[in-house]
Amino acid sequence: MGTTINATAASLLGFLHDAPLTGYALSQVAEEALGNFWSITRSQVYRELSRMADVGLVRPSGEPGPRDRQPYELTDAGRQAFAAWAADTPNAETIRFPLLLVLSLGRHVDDDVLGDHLRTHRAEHARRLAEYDSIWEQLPDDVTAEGVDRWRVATLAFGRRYEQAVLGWFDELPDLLGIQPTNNAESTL
Amino acid sequence: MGTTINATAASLLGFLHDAPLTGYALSQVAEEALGNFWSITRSQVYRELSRMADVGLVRPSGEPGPRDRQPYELTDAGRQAFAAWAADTPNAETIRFPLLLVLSLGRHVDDDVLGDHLRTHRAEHARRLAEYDSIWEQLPDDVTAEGVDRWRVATLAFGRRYEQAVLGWFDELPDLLGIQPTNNAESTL
DNA sequence: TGGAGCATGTAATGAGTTACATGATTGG
DNA sequence: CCAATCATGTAACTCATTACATGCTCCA
Repeated sequence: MGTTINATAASLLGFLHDAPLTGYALSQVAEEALGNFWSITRSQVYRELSRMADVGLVRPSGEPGPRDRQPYELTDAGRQAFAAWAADTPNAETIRFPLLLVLSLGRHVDDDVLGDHLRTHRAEHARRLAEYDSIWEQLPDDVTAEGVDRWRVATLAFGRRYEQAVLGWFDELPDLLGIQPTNNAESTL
Repeated sequence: MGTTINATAASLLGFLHDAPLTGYALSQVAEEALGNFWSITRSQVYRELSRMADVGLVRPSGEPGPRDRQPYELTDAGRQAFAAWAADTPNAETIRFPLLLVLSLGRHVDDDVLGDHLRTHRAEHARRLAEYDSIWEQLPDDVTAEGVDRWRVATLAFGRRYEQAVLGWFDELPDLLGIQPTNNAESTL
């Protein structure tokens, strides 16, 4: 019976397929690979790493560096555990959207307060979309070409769709709520 | 200094604005009001409820029923704590999307396995969108009319935008990944 | 050469999920 | 009236976040 692991641990195993990495490095890779749609903190990384070392899914690789800096590498069991995890159909996503929560309780909240929140959040989402777009534009025209990481492109595409949807929603809100347009639509660009 | 509360507790206070409710009832209201974008389990409800009772944000109201069934009502401090929470600008949403995680590690995952996952998830999202749409269509034409809960409309609108975006993404994936279209697009309807 | 700021890890706390226990209800 | 099912609550566990501690590095 192979060891069962959670998604967080699995992601680490995934990253270790390419090269041995230390905990700190792993947390950076994770951040940059998935940032907004699967965040992992350093604490989690170290916890999962040491658990996995205990059950033999990873093992120390090479010299410890300064501090307790220690690269880990995949074991065969680790590779197997990763494959098993990947084969399992992934759970549905969970979304926790505090703004939506406040909004749904809107009848007990001051209108101005809500308006503020909406403006702030809209701006933030516009920022993110702009960020994704600028990465997108630096991709080669043929996105299926050699040397392009298709998987990164796919997740980036999700990010753009998501942010576009959210912005569209912000902009239809005034109509739905029957209130003044509070969105600073010009800040989209 | 008013007591600081978290979003989960705050949502309960929100629901209690309308009427006293028991823990079980609260968990049902929460589920139906926000389901997919802010889920709360019964365990959380009871925990927050008893914490809040301890610090005087809610208090037992009326007779305990069979079992330990006990309705709670808002206190003034509770009302205040809610308002304070609502006034604070809400945190950014967090999204944990296991499918996206697998996909981003796609280069270490079998193509067929990925294809399966994509198909399964696409179907589920199509189902959800259909569900939202059918609720949407039962709304009166003038959504700002009396008797319509604007706040519910607003969150529902978000749900639709979100699911539309996700489906759009699924359908562009084959192009991006340069693989066979695995999406059963006809199951959209 | 020392101290400001970054790198790296750990510990404490809080939030969320799963599994369980037992009381109520109701159709056969 | 009993067995199946639903209602209601609790406890144990896992996961995630925040706050903290201390080691390194580098340039003024």
